Amino acid sequence: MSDSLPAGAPASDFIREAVKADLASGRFSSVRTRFPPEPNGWLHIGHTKAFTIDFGVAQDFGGVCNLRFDDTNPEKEDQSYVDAIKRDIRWLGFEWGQNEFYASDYYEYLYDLAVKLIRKGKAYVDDLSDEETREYRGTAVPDKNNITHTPPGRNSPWRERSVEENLDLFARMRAGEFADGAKTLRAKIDMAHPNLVMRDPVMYRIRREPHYRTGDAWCIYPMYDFQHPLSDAKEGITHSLCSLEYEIHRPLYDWFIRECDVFPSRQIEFARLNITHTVLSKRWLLRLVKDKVVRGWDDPRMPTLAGLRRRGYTPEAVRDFLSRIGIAKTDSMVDVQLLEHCLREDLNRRAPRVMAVLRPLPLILENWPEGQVDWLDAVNNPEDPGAGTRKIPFSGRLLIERDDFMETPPPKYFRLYPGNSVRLRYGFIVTCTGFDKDPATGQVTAVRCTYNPDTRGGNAPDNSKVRGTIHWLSEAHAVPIEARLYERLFPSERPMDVPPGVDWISTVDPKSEEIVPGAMGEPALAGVKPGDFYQFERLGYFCCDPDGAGGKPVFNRSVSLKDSWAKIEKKNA
RNA sequence: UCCCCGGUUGUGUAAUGGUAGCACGGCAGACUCUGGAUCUGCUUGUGGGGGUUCAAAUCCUCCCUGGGGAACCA
Repeated sequence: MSDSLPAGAPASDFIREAVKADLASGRFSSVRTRFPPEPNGWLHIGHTKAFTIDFGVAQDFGGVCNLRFDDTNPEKEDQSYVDAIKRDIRWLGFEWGQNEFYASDYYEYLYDLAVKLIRKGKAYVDDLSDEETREYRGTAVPDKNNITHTPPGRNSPWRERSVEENLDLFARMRAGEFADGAKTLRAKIDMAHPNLVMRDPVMYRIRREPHYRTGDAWCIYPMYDFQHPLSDAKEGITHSLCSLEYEIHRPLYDWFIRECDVFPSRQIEFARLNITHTVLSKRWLLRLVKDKVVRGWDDPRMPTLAGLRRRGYTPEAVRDFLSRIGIAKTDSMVDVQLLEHCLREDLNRRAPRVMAVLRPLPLILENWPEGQVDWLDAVNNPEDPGAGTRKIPFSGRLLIERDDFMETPPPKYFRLYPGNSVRLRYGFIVTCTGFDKDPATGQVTAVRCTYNPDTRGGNAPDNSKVRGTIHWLSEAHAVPIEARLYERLFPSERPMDVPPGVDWISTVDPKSEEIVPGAMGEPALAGVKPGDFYQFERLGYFCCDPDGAGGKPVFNRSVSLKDSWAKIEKKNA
């Protein structure tokens, strides 16, 4: 790779420091990393941090990153997850080429290494049940004063079986001679070890469960602690980057590599990503889906990549976010506003502008020539002159946002109210002369204005200061759309911290999705395709949802514009 | 309780014995045909005590505090 770090280049985080040092010391001569998802769920934004580090570190040092499916638990895994995971990684912009691997392809290799350990007297077949195993390990128990003690573990009565017997038993485990759970293969390390994961960890268990790739070929499956370091070694992974929770497993990782005498991969741990107002755990996300709190795994409010994509997040925005949050070992909670900022920044640069009215209120121009339509120029993107202009129709009967008119305005309100003038964006300056009201409901049904013919295009003649500019549509030309306004799923900054007795799912904001069926848009929106994104002027960024395909277009609000009026309103309240 | 790892401003992250910086958020202002964007300024920070040193966020030590581990899951 051409963009590898020059020898003297500064590393930008502690992992790259370590990699650089390993290269300098000769511990490794090149870099190979891996991203090892288990195909048992959809990728979420927390995973993007992990695989951006995995792929990014490899890339920075001219190395390679393998994609390896860590599929050693047949009960949970499925091909559909494999496909979804690959799709999502590619969406973010990473490619692994030929380097796609499966831990399930290593079963024979792993079996051989297990045999090797048995021969060395470093592994044995144990007959303890799972419950007994736990108890023998010395699990912590509170005493009568409620002080917890961690007793040393006790050796299993089967710990001293002969090598021959272990070899025979292990072969028969594989052959299917024993019931599920009847026996395990365990590493023989130290039942008194202060680190509980070192107390003779289980290497293999018996489970008659068809695997999505190996079918019924195996009834014994390797455990993570045994399988992972050896899979890394098989692929020549130099730096096995993972989250902090595996830190305590590192001595075991190193033990298996040493005892099996294989390639000395190095594990380095970093803090996983947490985001405010969000949950990032497969279990919690699954429940949101199962309880139908959301539309599915790809609901625009979900932090899954599929959800973010449907919401209108761009890969560029997500990658920018990732580059800003940094990498460290401190448990952190990143403000969701940083993510939103990154999206706004990207879309501000790229999204075509268009006018749409969420809650239309008719505006009648009393002095507009009957039946006349004027086609005006509108800028497609003020941030990008190359985006050009378009023609938009203007007429005597318009639609404006209901919020942009008030019968009796509060202080600092400078949109439309009787006697006040506003600019209709790219249109004319208009002055409110009155309004119609439904006597029965008291609701305003139309606003009446006169327009100033000298202000065509929105240009104010000298000295005529107009504070407000509002968006509008020509009623006869407007196309109906559906808008879906999204807010954070959880009002609480830390949804997982709920008081005892409270079910976290009850804290979901029922108004996190608001459907606005009667919205209207300018003619350009008639031909949109799912995935198209726009800025609706003054409202926010919207992305066309697949739901509207073929019929009335549906737009998801990806993120609103910063709204300083909302702030003023809040202050007044 | 034991074992492991952390604690830099509201949040995240730099500073690798030598000026505590950057970003987001928040606040104030400027500007503006999106109350957008942009720009400017401000924003109570090295958890605490001792020690080493000319000099400590950084090294040592004790304490405080947060997270993780104790699955035949990964």
